[in-house]
Amino acid sequence: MATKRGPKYDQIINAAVNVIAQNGYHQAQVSKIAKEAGVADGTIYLYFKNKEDILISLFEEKMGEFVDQIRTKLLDAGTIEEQLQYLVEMHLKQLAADKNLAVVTQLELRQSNYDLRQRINEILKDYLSVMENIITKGKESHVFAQDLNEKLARQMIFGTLDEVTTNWVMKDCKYDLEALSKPVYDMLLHGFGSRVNA
Amino acid sequence: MATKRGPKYDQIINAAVNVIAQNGYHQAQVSKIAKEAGVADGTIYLYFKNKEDILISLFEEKMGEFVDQIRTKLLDAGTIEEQLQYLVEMHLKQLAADKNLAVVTQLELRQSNYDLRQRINEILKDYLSVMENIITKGKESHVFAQDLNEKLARQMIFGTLDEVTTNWVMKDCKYDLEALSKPVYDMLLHGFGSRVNA
Amino acid sequence: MATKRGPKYDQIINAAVNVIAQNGYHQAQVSKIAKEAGVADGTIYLYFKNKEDILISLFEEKMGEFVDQIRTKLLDAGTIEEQLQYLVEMHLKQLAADKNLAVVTQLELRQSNYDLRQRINEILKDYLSVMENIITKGKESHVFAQDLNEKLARQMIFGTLDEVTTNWVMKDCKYDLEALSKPVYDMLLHGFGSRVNA
Amino acid sequence: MATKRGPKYDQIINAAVNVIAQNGYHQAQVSKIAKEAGVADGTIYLYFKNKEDILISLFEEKMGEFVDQIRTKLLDAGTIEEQLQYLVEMHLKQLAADKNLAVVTQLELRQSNYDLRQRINEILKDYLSVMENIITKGKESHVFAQDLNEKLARQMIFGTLDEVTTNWVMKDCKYDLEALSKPVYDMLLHGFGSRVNA
DNA sequence: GATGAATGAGTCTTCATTCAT
DNA sequence: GATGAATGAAGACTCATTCAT
Repeated sequence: MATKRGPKYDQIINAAVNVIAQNGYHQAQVSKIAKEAGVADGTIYLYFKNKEDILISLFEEKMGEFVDQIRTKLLDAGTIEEQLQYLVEMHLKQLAADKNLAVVTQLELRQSNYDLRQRINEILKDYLSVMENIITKGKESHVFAQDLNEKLARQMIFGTLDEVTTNWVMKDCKYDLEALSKPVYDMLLHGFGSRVNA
Repeated sequence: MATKRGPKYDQIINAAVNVIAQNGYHQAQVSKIAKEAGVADGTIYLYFKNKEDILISLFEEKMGEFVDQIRTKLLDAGTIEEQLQYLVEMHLKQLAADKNLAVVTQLELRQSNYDLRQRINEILKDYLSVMENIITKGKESHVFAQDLNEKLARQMIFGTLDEVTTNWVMKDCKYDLEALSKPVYDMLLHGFGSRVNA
Repeated sequence: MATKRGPKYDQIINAAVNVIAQNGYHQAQVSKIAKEAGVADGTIYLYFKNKEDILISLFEEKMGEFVDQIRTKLLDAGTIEEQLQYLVEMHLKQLAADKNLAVVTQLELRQSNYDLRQRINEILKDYLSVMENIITKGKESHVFAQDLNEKLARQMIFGTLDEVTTNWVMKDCKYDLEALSKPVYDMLLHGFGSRVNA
Repeated sequence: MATKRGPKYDQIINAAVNVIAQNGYHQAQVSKIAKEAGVADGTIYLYFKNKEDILISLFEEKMGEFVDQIRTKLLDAGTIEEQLQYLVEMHLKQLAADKNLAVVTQLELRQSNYDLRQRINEILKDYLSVMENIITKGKESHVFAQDLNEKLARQMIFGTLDEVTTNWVMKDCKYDLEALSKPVYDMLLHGFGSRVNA
């Protein structure tokens, strides 16, 4: 049975990220991950229940760090506007910082089957609640529109950040992703409308 | 060789949509599609080069109709605001109208391999250019902000619509997707900001 | 049922030789032969029972002409030595004259299955009997050794001519095959032994 | 990757010989070979790259033993005549000793495609060089005719032995192949000519 | 006689997982 | 705990042949 945690647990997770980023999801065989991690094929199964468990754990681990970083940064934020700005910034900054991970989460892991993606969505919920929290507080403090649909607003934030990052990855990460934080933040806050009187 | 078009061409495409929607991408064997279409396995290969070609053609056909519908509707639109509104409306309306197709485009087809998704992105470009056209004209007519980044704005529109639709599909299409057109349009035009003075 | 003979019978046979020579045995589909012959796939089956029947008929036709040519030439031969010499000459001469046919009989047709090759051997018997006739008469006239094993001698003639021709075909017919008639004839008549006192 | 050699490597090779001999080349499925060898289908691929690799390796292994046996025997040969005699003897003796192998090499393997046969010809070269060596030395020692064409002579030896063996296999190995060594040797050395004064 | 669209049986190979050592 | 050899299920595609027109 999968005895999570151990010296080799992280080795295997990181090996999985590299193998998937370099070979693609469908060419990321367990034996390849084992080799990259420097362990035997069978050893994988001492730490993970099955292949899917590697991928879920990978997402869990990396997403955990991802959200923790953002939460920490948000503690410094005074206003709602700053919170939204920091969230956008941190989202793009962190993915820009680890391109292999970005390739895996934006492209490769989406080739997983329906079940795995359901599990990934479960893990994402923690992150989505951070977004919803900002939205709720934004409405309470009258910074955001009173008729703002919270769920839709959350989908707009996530959908936009996701699409922006995916486009960057598909352009081989050639331009500065982090630099897009400001305009993205502006669009989320003010939309496309003319800001003549803003 | 694939002799596209014929009475059975559409049968096969539609069979593929149903089989994928009901069984999932990885359980959509060619033999299952053939059976659903009421033809022999070999007949598939008189109309399509290989399995991937069925999926690409499926996307091409359906996306073609999709964009045509939107283009037609936009002809009636006077103002830029109406154009944006109609685009959002038609996008959600059309996917709401064919739930099997929505499942296939929002969930199943994304499990395809890198190459197939590249091909799909090529086909999407036509749709994305419709969006960019609205944004450009919106800036020219000073309805949209002059400093609006056109590429990012397009990514925001598409990312938001995509995320909204995907969430709807993952909730088993239980609620009224089309009804979200107005709030989504509002958010795209005005953002989250309070509209006290709007 | 196969209504042998007709204006298109020969067209199809010759198309088969060309298609097999240019594409190889395993790439010589019925539809390709039909196209080369300028007829519809189904038309093939008005003249031949099945694909195997095309190949057998091909061999039958071409082998018939082949043996007739040799028989005619042998009528001019006075001595046994001349008969053996003419047989070797004509064998190599005729295959050298039609390289496509040589490729088909020496290389491609040998990839056929056991049954087809049994049928081909039946057809070959007529040719082999020509050889055996020379050997028998050679022994009767004391030109050949009295203890010569007739069957083995026939196998030596055929095996040698076949190997010589196959080697020539595998070297892309680059050298003059017919020029080898004399040394081959000499070896068959006198063997490898020194001819100091011959 | 094919990790050649191991306890099961030979099992699989020998199973392939039996399966091909008993079922014919085109009915020798990998699963049938695996079953005969007493291993799982997948195990085949731990030892061989693909099906073709089994057949090439089979030929390589068996041909290697074949040539080694002949080379060893030739070491005992004093004269050129003895060398030629031993080569003929060993060739026929070894094929007579393993009828299944004879069926495979004389009949079934020839149904392989062009590429495989090219590979087989490469392996054969080693054997052909043994023959050429005898011929060259035979000319140097004036045992063979000075005007003997070495390449043609080699083709005569191989063509004759091959045809003799194939005829024997096609007659279901019903007679004594080895007993033909002497007359075949005689024909190669002296040809068909009358030996009145020999 | 001629057509050619339709049929459908048949097989090699991969790779996640196990378990004896 | 660690190993890695062995397992075996599963699916896309080809092409000889038919038969309605």
